[in-house]
Amino acid sequence: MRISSRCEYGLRAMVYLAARGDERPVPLPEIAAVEGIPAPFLERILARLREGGLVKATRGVTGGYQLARESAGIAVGDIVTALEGPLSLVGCVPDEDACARAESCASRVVWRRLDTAISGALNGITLEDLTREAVPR
Amino acid sequence: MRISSRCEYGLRAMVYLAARGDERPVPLPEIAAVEGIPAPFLERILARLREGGLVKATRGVTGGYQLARESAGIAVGDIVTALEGPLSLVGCVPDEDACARAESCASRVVWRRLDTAISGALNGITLEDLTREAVPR
DNA sequence: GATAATGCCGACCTTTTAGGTTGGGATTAG
DNA sequence: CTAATCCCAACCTAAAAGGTCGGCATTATC
Repeated sequence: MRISSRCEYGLRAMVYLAARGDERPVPLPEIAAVEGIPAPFLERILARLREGGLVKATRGVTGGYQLARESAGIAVGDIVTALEGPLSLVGCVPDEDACARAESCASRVVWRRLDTAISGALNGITLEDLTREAVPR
Repeated sequence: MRISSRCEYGLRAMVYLAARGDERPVPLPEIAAVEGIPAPFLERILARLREGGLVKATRGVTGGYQLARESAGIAVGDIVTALEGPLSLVGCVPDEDACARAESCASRVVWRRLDTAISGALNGITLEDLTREAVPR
């Protein structure tokens, strides 16, 4: 149970965009260079984030990426979900019928609780929160 | 970010052992049959749990597995840890120096918070809790 | 002491996922 | 027209997930 690099990179990129402000689009190569992320890989990550409606891109020579809405309206959970799909840990948590031997399944209690804990942690932080905390030390 | 079958099976097996009581060792084939887990796979899972000190095995014809200690003393977190290794989500959370660009890293705040949430959820439930909740419906 | 049920262990296998790379095309400001 | 950008499909490699197989060690029972 580990966070994928995709997620790590994706969050870093989003934080960078949030911190960078919304004046003009930020070109991908800049993000890649500053954050130390392989550019072609980042491209695919940003594609997912765009499909998820979290960033918007403008093409052309002064193009780049911007947050699709204000940073206070983007939770970390949104980012993870956009990158990894629905963040449920085990099939039977969302889908009641996934496991025939539900047998008042004790294990399920665990996964559901874990699910709640994770959602709570990720949906409770927005990009705005993160940029506020990021005071240089 | 998904729970591995190993973990799912492992927890189910442990719950089964806890529910089954400690009178005599429970043979692996029984667990496998009742829980619907491929026996050779379960064998390797139980090996890890034994190495982790969570179950003890007795060999020979009336042999089998038992919990190594009372069910109230085994948290779900112990099981997951025994099966998957330390449950930290991203390298830099336990290891401060893993990421040079710590730059008062905003992302890290997220992962650490997530880490805490997960640990809390998993270490806060013991096998005893689970067997108590498992009333047939 | 043979037998059969069990646990133990190392090697192997197949499929999926992670983590990328490559090459080319479409847009657009200067 | 050019150069910087985003867009996209295809491909690649290594590792992990999820098992399987075969054989050996132990031990209660007949």
